Amino acid sequence: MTAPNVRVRFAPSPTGLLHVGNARTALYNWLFARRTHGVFLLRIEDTDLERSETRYEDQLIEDLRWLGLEWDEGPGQPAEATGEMGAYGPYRQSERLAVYAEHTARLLAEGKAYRCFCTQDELEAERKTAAAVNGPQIYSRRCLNLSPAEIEANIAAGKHFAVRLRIEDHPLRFHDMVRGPVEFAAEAVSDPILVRSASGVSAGVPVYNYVVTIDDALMGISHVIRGDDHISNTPKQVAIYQTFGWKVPEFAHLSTILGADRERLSKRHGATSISTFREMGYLPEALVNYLALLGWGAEDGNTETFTLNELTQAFSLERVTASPAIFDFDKLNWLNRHYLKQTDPARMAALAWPYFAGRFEHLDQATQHLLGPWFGRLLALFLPHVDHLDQLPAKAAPIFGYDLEAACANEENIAVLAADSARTVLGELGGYVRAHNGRVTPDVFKEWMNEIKAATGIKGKDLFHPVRIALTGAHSGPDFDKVLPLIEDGAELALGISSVRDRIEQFVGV
RNA sequence: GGCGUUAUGGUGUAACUGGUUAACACGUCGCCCUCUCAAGGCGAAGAGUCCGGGUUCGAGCCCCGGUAACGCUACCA
Repeated sequence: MTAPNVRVRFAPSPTGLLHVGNARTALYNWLFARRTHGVFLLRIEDTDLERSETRYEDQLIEDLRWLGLEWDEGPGQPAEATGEMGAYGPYRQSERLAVYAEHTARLLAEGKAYRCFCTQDELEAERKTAAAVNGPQIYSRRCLNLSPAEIEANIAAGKHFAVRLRIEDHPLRFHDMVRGPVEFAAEAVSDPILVRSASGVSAGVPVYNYVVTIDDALMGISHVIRGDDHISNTPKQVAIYQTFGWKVPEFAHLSTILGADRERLSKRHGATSISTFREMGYLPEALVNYLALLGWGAEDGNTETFTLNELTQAFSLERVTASPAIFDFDKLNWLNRHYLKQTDPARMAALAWPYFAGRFEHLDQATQHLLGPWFGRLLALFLPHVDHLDQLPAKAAPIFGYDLEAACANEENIAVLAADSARTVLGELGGYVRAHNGRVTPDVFKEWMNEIKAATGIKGKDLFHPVRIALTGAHSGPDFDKVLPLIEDGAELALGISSVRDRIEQFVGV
């Protein structure tokens, strides 16, 4: 597939953390660019000086890179770096104010835009009047035909003015790759404000709808792929393209991502920002895969797992759904487990280590290197039991030791231990342990269990559960064959892990 | 209120230009494996496609009319 002139952009405002909705927009832009051998650029929309923060920009950049979505043009990394990539910069809107001013002057000179001296109160009154008769809220154009003399007089009187675009009276149409042709009546648009009036904090700063359009046009954006909350803004932007005589690009408006209650996904639904998912121990490939599937399906209708590379082959904007999607943590977890299983041990160890560091009394004394293979085995054993990495320490905790009192106080454990058979089994096992020298290997252990079974006739759960509690403090967990050597080897690592022998003796002693 | 967008099992998606019993995945449930919990294997239930009309031999796909949800309706982005 070749479309030589494809240029797309991801244009977030650095006013908060990158959340899954925006990340998905970034992903689709990136995929479309890669698929068509086009250019993907990053532009920072920081015209809201009050809310924009550099730390958010840095975080944004870090998150994008973590996801693997590199951009071809845009700000350098991190934000402080002066070097930008690309010939269409600057890529931060706060650095493009002169460009906007120049365009505004042109519009004013050509009579395509006009100064509006109406105050906020006057406009508010107009809106109320319109609302009273259930009419559309359209600006009255009171300032459209002011004479040059009146304008001068107003300015001389120190009156502040905003700049409005004069909307021509014809329908505003655009094409949306996911929704098809869209049309708005001109009267639905009203004459939009382009530049804020000189009162207030954001004095004379051009508004969003105006600057995106200028930037998209000047940066040669061929396809505007963004959230569908912009769909009603699009006619205004189309009008701006037209008054400048610029080619209107293709649009693709992506549906909203909702929470389980069909409300817009927000913090109260759980994790929503990319950095939070990262901290929780989700793999970027899982997140990317999941996000891709949220609003898009492969052509074969079957494949669910895609690497970023496979996605660039399979992705197409035409197959993106227009309907809103509900974020399903279960499916994300399934994908994360899928990728966790595929991750090679070295990467796994590196990723998992931070979750253990400092979590256990003696673990930080040991280096990861010292633990090496042992740590790897620990991970291999518990990985199938977690959805994301931060659950690992809790799952693996029994290997490091357990709280004897808490274990004995646990209701399910009490039920198990109350049986006569449990006392018998543990008594027998205590005997074997005391008579044994050296480490307890799985073979030795298995022999003991067989002998106890033969001698007492106790088997199955009655046999194993009490032993499991004595060893790990819980009646369930991975196979003894795996757990025993981990404990025994761990006991030799000076981590403060007590051996199988110690555990049983201590437990039986109670 | 105005304008716009959307509508297939609990969830995400499929279903070629209208054509057999609406498919796949997650989740759920059951079975197998097993001392247990996961993992893995096998299987099942779950929608008749928002509602009501219409066109057609035939409609999830086309047309008309509703309803609901969401978005915009800002000198926020």
